[in-house]
Amino acid sequence: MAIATNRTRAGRPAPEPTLASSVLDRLRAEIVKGTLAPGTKLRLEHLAPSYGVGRTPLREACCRLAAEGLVTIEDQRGFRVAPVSAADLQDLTRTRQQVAQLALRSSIQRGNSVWEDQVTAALQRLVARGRQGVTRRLDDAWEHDHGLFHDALLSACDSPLLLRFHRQLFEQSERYRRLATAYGQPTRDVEGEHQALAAAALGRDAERACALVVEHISRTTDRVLECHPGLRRDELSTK
Amino acid sequence: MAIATNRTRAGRPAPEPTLASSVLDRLRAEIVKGTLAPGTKLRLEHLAPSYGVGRTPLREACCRLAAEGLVTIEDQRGFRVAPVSAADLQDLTRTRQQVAQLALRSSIQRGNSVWEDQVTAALQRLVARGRQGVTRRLDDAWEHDHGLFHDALLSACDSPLLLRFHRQLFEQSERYRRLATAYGQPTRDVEGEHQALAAAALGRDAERACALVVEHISRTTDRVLECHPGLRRDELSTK
DNA sequence: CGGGGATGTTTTGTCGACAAAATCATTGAC
DNA sequence: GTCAATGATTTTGTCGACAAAACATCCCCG
Repeated sequence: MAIATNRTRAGRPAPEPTLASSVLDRLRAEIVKGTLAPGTKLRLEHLAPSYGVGRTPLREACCRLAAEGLVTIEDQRGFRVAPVSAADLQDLTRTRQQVAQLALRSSIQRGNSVWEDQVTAALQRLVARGRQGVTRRLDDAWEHDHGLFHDALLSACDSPLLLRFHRQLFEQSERYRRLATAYGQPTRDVEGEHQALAAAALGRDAERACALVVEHISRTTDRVLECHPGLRRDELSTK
Repeated sequence: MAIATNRTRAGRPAPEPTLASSVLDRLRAEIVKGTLAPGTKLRLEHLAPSYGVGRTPLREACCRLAAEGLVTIEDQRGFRVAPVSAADLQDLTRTRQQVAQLALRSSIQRGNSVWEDQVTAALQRLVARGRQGVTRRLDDAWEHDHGLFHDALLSACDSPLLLRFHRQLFEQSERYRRLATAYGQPTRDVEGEHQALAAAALGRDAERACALVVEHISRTTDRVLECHPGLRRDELSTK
């Protein structure tokens, strides 16, 4: 039941990852995490040494990230971290709400007992992580478990395409989320929202579950806009 | 109102495309068109000469196509054209139906008179193209206009993300569509379907328009499965 | 006759180097 | 003082070459 990141043909000895693939993951993580700020120019010659690789694998990683939407390409002018803007955040929010609903409905309808266990387990981990202090330095781990929880919720959905889209949207959203948590108060009652969401899903109440995710996503976005009123003027996207 | 393929910053002199970008378009076209059959191994050393470029731009193009879903990567084992399968076609069909509905609703709601003109113009071109013989060799042009028509229908949707997803799904579907048209009878009454669809959209009857696209997409899929019963056994995906 | 391993060939991934393009700084003219 | 043109510098895109990995072949042994 490995994560479907690497499509390995069954029976193959699982080829070791190429340099480009590993740097791809690292790059994506740094962009999502915010270490590489939105709009930053990705000068390969400068990045290559810091990653300990040549420019070729980096270039490959950037290309893939461009198709994922986390990086923009401008011919003859290289790559840069995709900018953020209020319009983009709004689009992201609505699209994610819609895609998440579709996937969630499917997952709730098809989920079996294994799925239920995965959901409850993921929820357990998440609240456990929440308890042990919301120190800033733990955000990475929390965000990780947060992603796993949402993945678990949708894991019974049988549409790889929907799941792929959802993952992309989730990652792009995480970029904005980080902008809020970097500032903000400990948080609102995310715990409660997650628990209610899981309960509705496990209770096979698709309508309620959908309503809850939609609101969950909306609240997160509101929180982001609250912490960054400047986003309304696209000030972060310029430089 | 140019196609949003190249995100050019306003005021820039529009940089000339890089080799990788142009080969990307050619490659995508050939994959969609079927010239490069599903599952084909993409041996860069062999392809590079035929495209008149080195392996580097080709590799870049393959990476981007991989993130788009038209190509698969296996570390240390190179690229190959994404395989086709009944499961994939089914997923594609359902997901496209859902995404198309969302985008169409938005477009119908927001469309102004410019949008109406675009839709009717695209429809005109499409039927005109249909009249001048359905010779096999004209499929390229027809498919092109077909795509433009569907784009026009959705062009008033204000969600770039939804549109991007839709375009990806549409392109992937086109691959299957070609499998059918390569064989099949001239076709069913696609003309009529398109006209009814446009009429419903222009009449702002979102419900009816959605129902029509859903059926339109379903019919196309049925036709494909009809021409290729082998798809049910995934025989095309192997080699 | 079939399976396992050694060997040679093809293909892939990566690097360093080069040319063209963009960027930046300076200068000079209006 | 603003702007355009010029030149120096950085950065990008592309190529060819090299090492490692995968793949195919053949041979040997059971």
